[in-house]
This record gives sequence, C-alpha cells and structure tokens, in this order.
Amino acid sequence: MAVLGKTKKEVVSEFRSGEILEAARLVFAAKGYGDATVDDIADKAGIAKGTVYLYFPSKREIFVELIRKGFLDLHSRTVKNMDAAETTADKLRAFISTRMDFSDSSREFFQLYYSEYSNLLATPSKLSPEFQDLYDQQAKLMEETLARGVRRGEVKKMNTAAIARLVYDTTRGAIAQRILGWSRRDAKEDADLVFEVLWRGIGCE
Amino acid sequence: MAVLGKTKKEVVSEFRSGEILEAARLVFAAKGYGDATVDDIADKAGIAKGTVYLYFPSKREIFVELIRKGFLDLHSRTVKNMDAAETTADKLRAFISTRMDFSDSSREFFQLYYSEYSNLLATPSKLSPEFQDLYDQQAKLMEETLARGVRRGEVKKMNTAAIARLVYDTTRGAIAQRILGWSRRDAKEDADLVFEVLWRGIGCE
Amino acid sequence: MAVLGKTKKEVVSEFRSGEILEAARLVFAAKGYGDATVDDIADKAGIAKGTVYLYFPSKREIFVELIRKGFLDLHSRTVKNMDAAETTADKLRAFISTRMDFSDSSREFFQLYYSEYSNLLATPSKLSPEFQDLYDQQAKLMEETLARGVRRGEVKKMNTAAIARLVYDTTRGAIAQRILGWSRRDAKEDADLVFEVLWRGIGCE
Amino acid sequence: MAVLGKTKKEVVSEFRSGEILEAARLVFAAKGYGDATVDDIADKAGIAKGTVYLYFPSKREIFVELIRKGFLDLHSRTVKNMDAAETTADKLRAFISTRMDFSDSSREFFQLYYSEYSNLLATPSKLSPEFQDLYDQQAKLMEETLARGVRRGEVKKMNTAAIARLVYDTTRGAIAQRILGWSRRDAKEDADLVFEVLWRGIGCE
DNA sequence: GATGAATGAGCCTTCATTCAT
DNA sequence: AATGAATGAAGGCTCATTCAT
Repeated sequence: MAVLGKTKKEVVSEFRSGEILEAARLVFAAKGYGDATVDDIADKAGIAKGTVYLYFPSKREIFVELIRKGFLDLHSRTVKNMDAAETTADKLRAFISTRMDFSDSSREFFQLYYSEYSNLLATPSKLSPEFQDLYDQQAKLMEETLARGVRRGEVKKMNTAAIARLVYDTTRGAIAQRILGWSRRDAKEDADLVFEVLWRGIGCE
Repeated sequence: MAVLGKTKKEVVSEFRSGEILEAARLVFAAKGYGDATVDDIADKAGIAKGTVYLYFPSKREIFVELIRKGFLDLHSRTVKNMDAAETTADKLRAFISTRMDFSDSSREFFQLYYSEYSNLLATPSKLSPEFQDLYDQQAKLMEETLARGVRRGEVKKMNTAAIARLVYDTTRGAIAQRILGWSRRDAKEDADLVFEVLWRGIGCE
Repeated sequence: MAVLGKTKKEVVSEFRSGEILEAARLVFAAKGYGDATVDDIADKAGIAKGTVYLYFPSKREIFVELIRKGFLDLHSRTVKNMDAAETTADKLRAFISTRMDFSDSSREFFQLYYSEYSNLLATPSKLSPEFQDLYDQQAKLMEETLARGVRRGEVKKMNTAAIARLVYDTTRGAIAQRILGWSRRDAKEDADLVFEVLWRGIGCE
Repeated sequence: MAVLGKTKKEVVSEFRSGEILEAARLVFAAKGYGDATVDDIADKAGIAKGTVYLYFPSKREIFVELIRKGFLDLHSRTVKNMDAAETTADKLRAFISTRMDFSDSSREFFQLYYSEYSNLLATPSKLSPEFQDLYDQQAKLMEETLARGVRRGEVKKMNTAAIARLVYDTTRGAIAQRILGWSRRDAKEDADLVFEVLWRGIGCE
C-alpha cells in the first residue's frame, strides 16, 4: 500500500471522482454545459446529488477538471509522439495525427474542449488562469518545433508564433469537421490532407 | 406603398426588430448567450421586456436571427469581393481579407457566430435546419471556387470539398486569435500570412 | 398626483411591499427567521414566490426592513410621548408605557426585534451597520433624558449611559414576560411596576 | 463499580458526551446555532460526524443539553452564594454578582442561553417542557428570597413574583451589555450599579 | 464503538415567458 | 402596440441524518 503511495481510501476516492467525471463527460457532451444539471450527472453516475459535492466543489469545477485531465492527456501523447519523430515534417505529422486519433477515441473531450475554447471568445474573463497556461503551453510546443525547423533549414523563415497558432487552428477545424460528421474520410486521410497543405505551406521544398 | 412592397406597419416593425437585434448583439457579445437576460436586451434597446416578445418568439430566436443576418451580410460581401477578383489566388485572398476585415468591424458578430458554431459540437441537435443550409451555402462557395481553380490549372488537383472546409477553418482560427487579442498584427498582415500558407499549400507553383 | 408626491405606480408598489412585509411579519413571528421560507411568505401574501423578489432583494432584507420599520415607528412614538411629558419621572413613565402598549399592539414586531437583538449576542458581526445606528439612537434618547434629569436635580448623579441601558433592559424584560404569557397583569400594571422600581432606584426622593 | 453508581462504559460515554458538548459550546457561540454544522462540532471535538450521533440524537438535542448543563451549574452556584449571604440585600448582591462573574468565565454559555431565551419569544412552542421547568425553578429562587425579605421587613411589600422576574431581566440585560462589548466597566462595577438601582427600588430604606 | 461516505429533502434565487391593463 | 408586474419551474448547493464497514 505504502509502496503505491496511496491508501485504500484515496483509491476509492479517486475511483469515485473518476466515475463522476466520466458521467459528467457524457452528460456535458450530450447536453452542453449550460443545459446539463448536476442531477443529470449524479443520475448518470448512479449516485445522489449530494455525493457529487463530496468530490467537487461546484458544477463548474467538474467541467474544469474534465478539460484539464483530457488536456494533459492529449498534451502528453502529443509530446511523446512528436519526440519520437525525427524531422520537423514528421513531427508536424505526428502532431496532427495524434490529435486526430485522440478525437476519435475521446470525442466527448473534444466537444467540450472546443466549445470551451470558443466560449472564450464571448467571455474571455471566464477563462480560469490555469486554462490560459494550458493553452500557452501547447502553443509553445509547436512554436519551438517550428523554430527548430527553421534553424535546421527544414522550415521557411517565418513568424513561428503566428504559424504555430495557425497549425493548431487548422487541425482543430479538421477535427471539428469530423465531430460534426461533415467528414466521411477516415482519420488517416484527414490527417494526411491537413499535413500536406500545411507542410507545403511552410516547409522547404 | 404596395410599390415598395412594405406597409408602414411593416417598416416600423422591422425598425423595432432591428433595434432589438442591435441591442441583443451587444449584450450577447458582452455576457455570452447564457448569462444575458431578456431584461438586459430590453434595457439596452430602451424598451420594455414584454415588447421584445412582440417581435421575437423567444430569446433563442433573437440569437438565431442575429446570426442569420450577420451571416448573410458576411456571405454577400464575400461573394461580391470574390466575384470582383479574377484569379483563384485573388479570390482566395479576397475571401480571407473580407472576413478578416469584417471581424474587425463586426467583432460582436464573430464572437457569437464562432461560439455558436462551436456549441454545435456539443449539441448538434440545437442547430436549426436553416443554419445547416447557411453553412452548406458557404462551403459551396469556396468549393466551387477551388474546383474552378483546378479546372483552370491554378490549383492542384485535390479533394476540393475537404480543402474548402480547411480554408474556412484556418481563416476562422486566425480571426479567433485576433478577437482573443492573441495577435497584435493588423488585419492585413494576418490575412497575408494565412493566404500565403494556404496558397503555397494548394496553389500550383 | 404630483401633489401627493407619488405616482400611481409607486403607490401600488408600496402597497405590495407592505403586503409582503405584513405576511413576512406573521410568518417570521410564527416560525422564526430560520424556519420561515420565502414560499411561506409568498403563500401568506397570496402571491408567487418570484414576486417577492420583485420587491425585496433577499429573504434577509425583508427581515431587516421589517425590523427597521417597526423600530422607527416605535422610536417616533416614544419620542413623541416623552416630549409631551414635563418631568423626568413622567418622561420615564412615558417611555415605559409607550413600549408596553406597543408590544401589545405589535406583538410580532417585538418577537422579531428581541430575537434579533439576542442573536447579536451569538454573532455580533451579522449586525448590519444600520441596526447599530438604530440601537445607538435609542440609547441616546434615554441617556439625554437622564442627563437632563440630573441637571434639573430630579435624578441622582450617576453613570447615565449605563443607567440608560439598564432602563431599556428592564423594560425589554417586562415586555418579554408579557409576550411569553408569563404575566397576566394588564399593560398598565406592568408599566407601573417597572416605573416604580426604576424611579425609586434612580430618582431623587 | 456499583459503588460508584456508574459502569466503566457509562464513564467513557459521559466523557465523550462532555467532549462533544464542549466542542459544541465553542462552535455554537462562534457561529450561532443556525450557522453551526454538525461537521463543525465533530471537527472541533476531533471525532467523526457519525460519532456525534452515537451520543446525541440530534443537533438540537446537543444544544438543549448544553443549555441545561450550564443552567444547572449557574443555578447551583447562585443558590450556594445566596445561601451564604445573610441579609436579603446581600442575597440580591450575591445573585447579581454570581451571574456577572459566571458570564465572564462562561461567556459562550450566556451567548447561547440568552439567544435561546429570546428565540422563545419567536417560537415558544419549541421550548422543551424541561426548559420551562428550569426557568420556573430560577424564578422561584428569587421569588422566595424576596418573599422572605418582605416578611423580615427588609423588602417593601410588593408583587414578589413580578419583581423576581424584573430582577432577572435587569441582570440579564447588564450581562448582555457586557457580552456585546457595550460596557467597559469591570464586572464588579456593573454588579454594583445593578444592585444599587434595584435595591433602592425594592429595599426598605 | 467509530467512522465518514452517502443520501436526498429542502432552500434561496433566477429568469424566460405570459397577460392584464 | 407597449408595458412591466407576475408567474413558477428549475437549478445549484447545503447539511442533518443514516448506515455499511
């Protein structure tokens, strides 16, 4: 027990938190944050409403935690796959396909993530500071990759910060298409398409 | 009267509707759809709450109408500017810069438009059928432009439907960056950047 | 209308506020602040719960307003009757009997007033500043009367501030006895009793 | 064991009860009955919430028991000190100063006791019958003292029952002033003041 | 006996919508 | 047509109490 660093209590607690998050993920994705009620989440999790509040201080916090977890997961996968790639082109390809694949397996996460992202547009102040950090962290990842590509002569000289965002946005858009069912291609095809356009746009030769 | 196709009553009615929409545009953009109240809108419009319901059947419908109007305005400007351009490259440039400029002058519209767009991700069912039409209409515009470019030999042979969406998404992303204040470049610079990457990605030579 | 200084709307609004306060007075007195619900008040007033919130911002504020109004009423009656008395003894008598009479006619007010007063003991911080002012205002009234009595030679030289409080407390206690039904004497008898003990205690001769 | 009249189990049980009561005393005094939670009490006592319910059937009953114990303690001290005094004047003085001293050393008890006393005003029905007995018991104590004083010729002929209550109320008021921090005198001074006014009011000569 | 996770009834407050004037 | 008072359903959150371990 001590070896694992967790007491039985903590394990149970994390299990419950996990169940609630899982229920919330489905409910939020199905109804949207505003239309989802804490009762919905409790019902889906098979527990009483009050129990939810033993594990989370507020409805909003459930949402935030959900995004945070998915975000970190996505981020670490992306980092891992990009690190495994050698050339900048392959790193870009890894970035795109990791996200595309993740969106297929974690569709609900992306629904929440993107809608939260866009809600920022309406009310930026709502963005918790931590979210801002997460976004920045992501942007840096691509920006540095591109900057290295420039130094290596693999990528055209350009405003890497702006292009990094552009890469994100284009990828995000393609994923959104898939989620909305507007693309009937498989993930690989979509990833290739995005990669090719972008790489031709920014790569040398 | 009949000549104009509108009775005096209709003119007055449209005037009021317009005032309410204008008020709603500001309120929704400032607070977000969920946090905005019908009272806020009525106050901003300088009328009584009940009056709002003489012109619109529900809060939701005000929002929808707002998006629709802005959407049609944006669409017609885009069409006009693209038609004025000769080459596909210039049409693409026109597409991007028209939107970028519009986002500067109608920032609130884009805030609503994009957040609504993203809410589709969470709850597609909410999308009124007409919205679907509007999106499709837009997509077609770019798709046909690209297809013609392909026929003319200006654009690489490719899945024009998918690329059309990609162009939209990339442009949307760049505009979102601007709205969020994450870009300090002026509209022209951002438009050029997006154009260059995309055109290098899809154009011939 | 202008002559009265009130529009019809204001009259109606005040009427409603009054109805709600009246209902709240009965409900609070019957159940205590904590056990009373806004629904109880709305029901008693014969209106919908939401309507209550058109006239008062919160349950707490209804309570505060209730106390404030009764307080001011009691205070003005007390001042009037004390002013009408010539000697300090008569002023003291007026003070006591005004309150005793008021407690008979506005029993619910005293129930609330005294229980609020005592809740101060448990949580002084809750006392809204305005309440503090009201209490001080009251204390000053008796203190000045006693001070004048001292100057006139009608009252023994003494700590008038402390005695003023003592007079209040003794009167309050007698009223509480009546409200609790522990006194079967009529108001006049109780008032005389309190007066005699106090006057013998503080008056000259 | 039988000699002591208590089994070991009972001793332990009483110890725990005492701990809970002590914790509750602090919590109730700090937050007021309504705002205090059973969790607060359990935390302060260093036990689990459920354990509280092994010793008390409800939150309310903890409160009642708390009042009862303090009450009996106060009562027995008062009786003892009054018995030690010879003259009625000294007995009255003993009554007042015993309470005044007790309020300094058991401030929390008085906060609860007085606020509960006043809550009776709002909801007399809540008063458990036993409380009624406690109050009566107290009243009798002073009443009999005064009656004896009358017989001895030390006290004026008067309605001893009513005066007994008056003495209680005046003392209570002075203590409340102290608890509220409205008196900066020391306990002795306050006790003297109350005694002098009352004794002049009821004593012979 | 002790625990504390779980419960769920209940409360205050908000606000889209209605309707009498 | 315009008003805005009134409505009441709904939701987030609290907390006294219970009960399986």
